[in-house]
Amino acid sequence: ENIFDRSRMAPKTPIKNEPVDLSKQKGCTPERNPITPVKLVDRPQPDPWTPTANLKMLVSAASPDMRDREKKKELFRPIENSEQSDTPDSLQYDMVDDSTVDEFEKQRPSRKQKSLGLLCQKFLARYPSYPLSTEKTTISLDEVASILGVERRRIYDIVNVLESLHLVSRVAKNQYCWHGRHNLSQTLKMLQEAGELQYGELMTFFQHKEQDLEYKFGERRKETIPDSQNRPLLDFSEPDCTSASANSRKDKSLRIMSQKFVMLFLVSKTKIVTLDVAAKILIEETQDTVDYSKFKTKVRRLYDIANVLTSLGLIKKVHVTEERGRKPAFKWIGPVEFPGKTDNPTGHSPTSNPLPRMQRGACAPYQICATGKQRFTRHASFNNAQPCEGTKRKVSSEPNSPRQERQDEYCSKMISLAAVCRQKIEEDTSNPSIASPLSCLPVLGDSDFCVNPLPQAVFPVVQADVPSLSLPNGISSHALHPSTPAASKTENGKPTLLPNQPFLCFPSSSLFMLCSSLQENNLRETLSTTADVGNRSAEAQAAVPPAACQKRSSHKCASPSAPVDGEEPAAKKQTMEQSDVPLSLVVPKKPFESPKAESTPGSGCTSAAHLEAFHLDLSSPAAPQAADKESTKPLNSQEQEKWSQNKDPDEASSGKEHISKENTNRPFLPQYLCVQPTAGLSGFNFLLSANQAPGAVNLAASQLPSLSIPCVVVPSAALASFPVVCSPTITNPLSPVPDGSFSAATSMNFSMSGLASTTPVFIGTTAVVTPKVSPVPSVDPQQPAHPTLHLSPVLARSYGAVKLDSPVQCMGHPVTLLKLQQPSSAPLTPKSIRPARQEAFFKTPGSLGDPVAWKKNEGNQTRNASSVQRRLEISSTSPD
DNA sequence: CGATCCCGCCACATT
DNA sequence: AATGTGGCGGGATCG
Repeated sequence: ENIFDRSRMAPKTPIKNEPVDLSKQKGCTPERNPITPVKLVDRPQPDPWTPTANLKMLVSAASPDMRDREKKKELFRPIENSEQSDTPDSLQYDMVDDSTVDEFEKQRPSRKQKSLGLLCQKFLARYPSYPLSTEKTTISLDEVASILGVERRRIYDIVNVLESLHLVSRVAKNQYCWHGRHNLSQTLKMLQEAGELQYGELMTFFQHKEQDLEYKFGERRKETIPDSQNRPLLDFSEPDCTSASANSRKDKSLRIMSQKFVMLFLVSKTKIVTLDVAAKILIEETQDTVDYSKFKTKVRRLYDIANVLTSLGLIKKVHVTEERGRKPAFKWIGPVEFPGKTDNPTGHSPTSNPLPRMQRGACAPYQICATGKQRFTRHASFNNAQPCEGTKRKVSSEPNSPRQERQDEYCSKMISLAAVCRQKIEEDTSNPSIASPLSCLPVLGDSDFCVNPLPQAVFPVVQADVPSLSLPNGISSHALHPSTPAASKTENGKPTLLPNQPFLCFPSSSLFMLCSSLQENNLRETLSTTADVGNRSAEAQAAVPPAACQKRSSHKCASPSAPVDGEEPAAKKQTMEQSDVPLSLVVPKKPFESPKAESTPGSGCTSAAHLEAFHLDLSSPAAPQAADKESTKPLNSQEQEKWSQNKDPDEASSGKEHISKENTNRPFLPQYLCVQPTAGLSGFNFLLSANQAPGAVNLAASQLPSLSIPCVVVPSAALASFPVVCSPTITNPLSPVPDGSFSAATSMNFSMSGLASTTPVFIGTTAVVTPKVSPVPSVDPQQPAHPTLHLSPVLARSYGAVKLDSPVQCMGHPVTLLKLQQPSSAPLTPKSIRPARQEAFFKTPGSLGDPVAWKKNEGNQTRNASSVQRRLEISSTSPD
């Protein structure tokens, strides 16, 4: 366009410019050449020259901005010309006069011209990609700004991103040192490693946790801990090395964001990261309260970063068309493998700089750390903990204690996961419409569903408690290294992972989610809290909660004995019921709106957290429909089909059928619950954790009923795995089920594609399976109404293993689907629920509760432990 | 109308 | 206090 403009404008513009030049030449030329543009000086333009000039002057007088623009244009020209078509200039003489007018008009074209990406290109053009080691180029921000004709502020945007990749480093006040790309690969490598750790950790972390839990905290924790320590280093530690100063500074969230953003790509299998996901992930990390506005802001920043990265040729914009619709995304087109360089940190030649060398590699990336205040030492933190950005504004943020940090981190991780899940979900669910009904929430629009992991609950506790706990090394190591999210491979993780892996089934249609494990202790709390929530919701709508409870039926499919609902401990159930909320939450999309707030600190928080964790929003419109239809129905394959159909007109049906079949086939189910969405919710669904005793689990599931979603199941473990799941949604007709290939771990990226819309998929933490059959419908003969399957944990595990192997289909798996009955009558809840959820929705852990609360939780190691234990127990207990 | 993202206010950091 | 940095988000522009 620019070009066009030029061409078009060219006549004028050039003219104008030229004329200007003539008159003004002084100013212009100088600027271009050297550097300093002295705007001020130039402007003064004293002389009235030509008539035109006068006009200009007038104009300029009228709007200073105009002047600036003009200048800018001039400045740009050279560049632009060089870049693209230069030609235009030549034409020009046409109308000078008009030009003036035009100018005004012309000026505009600029939006693109002014784009950060273009600016960045110009910026980069000024420096050699691979400068001689010897030469050191310093960059004067002012100078560059003037040369490029932009405000300094813009230069900061560029430089900050470049700095995050170590292409430049700040040496002094307004001075940066250009390093070029020599170290880029190293940096990327580091980031990749760090990314794996961080994000991978999340994944792994969860797993570990679970596992650990299962296994026991103590042991592992120790091990893990160390890791964590190291990690921290990664995160920030370096900074010190490099430039303490830098670190000290504020947050530099932009840099951190940039690094994280890059990490996401590097960790991602697909190398494609959607903005919303990235934003979500980043948000969480950053902090707590996430609200819609924050989300938007994050996205904005990501665009800024993306523009720079695009200019660097590292990413390119693409659109991911998912079921839900297409989303803006970026694909990594930079190097993926980092050759040996890896090593070296040392190497960085060029710079004298400070780039940090990372100890591990990881660290390097983040130099920055903490927000101004304290940098935490990040011992523990997995992530970088990001400094909370908020510091400024939010301020008050206290220095976090290490723990908190951890927690936060965890939380953030969780969040991330959640985000991921959410995405998927969103994608899947795309239909928002429905969901909303209730909610007051503003509409998010599609994207908004969120799922939030409960980080808090889980994490905090764990963390706190566990500090020692941290993942066991061995395990962790496995997990970690694999980096990828664990999930995908069954093998590795298997042992660890497998055990509890959760699986998810996705019906083609829609959604699902989540998981968290409840922990006993936590549960209580949560329950109570949740209960509260539930109550609330219940109150609101009365119906829901109970309904949910009912739904849940989980029993083992396969296992004969499958414990049916009854099995569950009553108490839990009850609690569960009440609590159910926690597990599944559906959040309407727009939680944002809702004031985050609810969060009361303390218990509230926890509850909130839980909620968040789970929320899913499915607001997909379709879902609702489905729900309605189904609501009462038991899940039948048919019904499902309908859903699918409904949802997906196209594809769905077939898949569903399969499912049903499958279900029948399957022997038994693992613990997971599947909930189908029957009722009216918009479509969500959920799941629950299996962890609990089977019974418990079931309960949960039942509780969830509100969700309409087709189904999902997740064992608690699942949480860990987190992965998310995606539902294949509808929209894609595409992929038939894929092989299990997509790893959960990757969750982030993980594309739905793999999943066939129709086929349900199960995901284990480690492995994903797609069952051919649809579990849902048939599920249990036993309980049509509430089909639930239980698998003994053990079985499940085995399962997992198995599955892993044959990711493909569930076939063997016992998955069962339960239908929840939904009370047709009341739509559940989502609406009712919402309120609470909404709040929860974006909150991050921090926001959720007060830190204190968390800590408390932590304090209660019990929870964590408990959760773990539970799991263990469960497994042990499993009815088999 | 949603996706992009320019622009620059303004807070915080540094000098 | 002046100046450097950079978060942030309003609202314009693009597609």
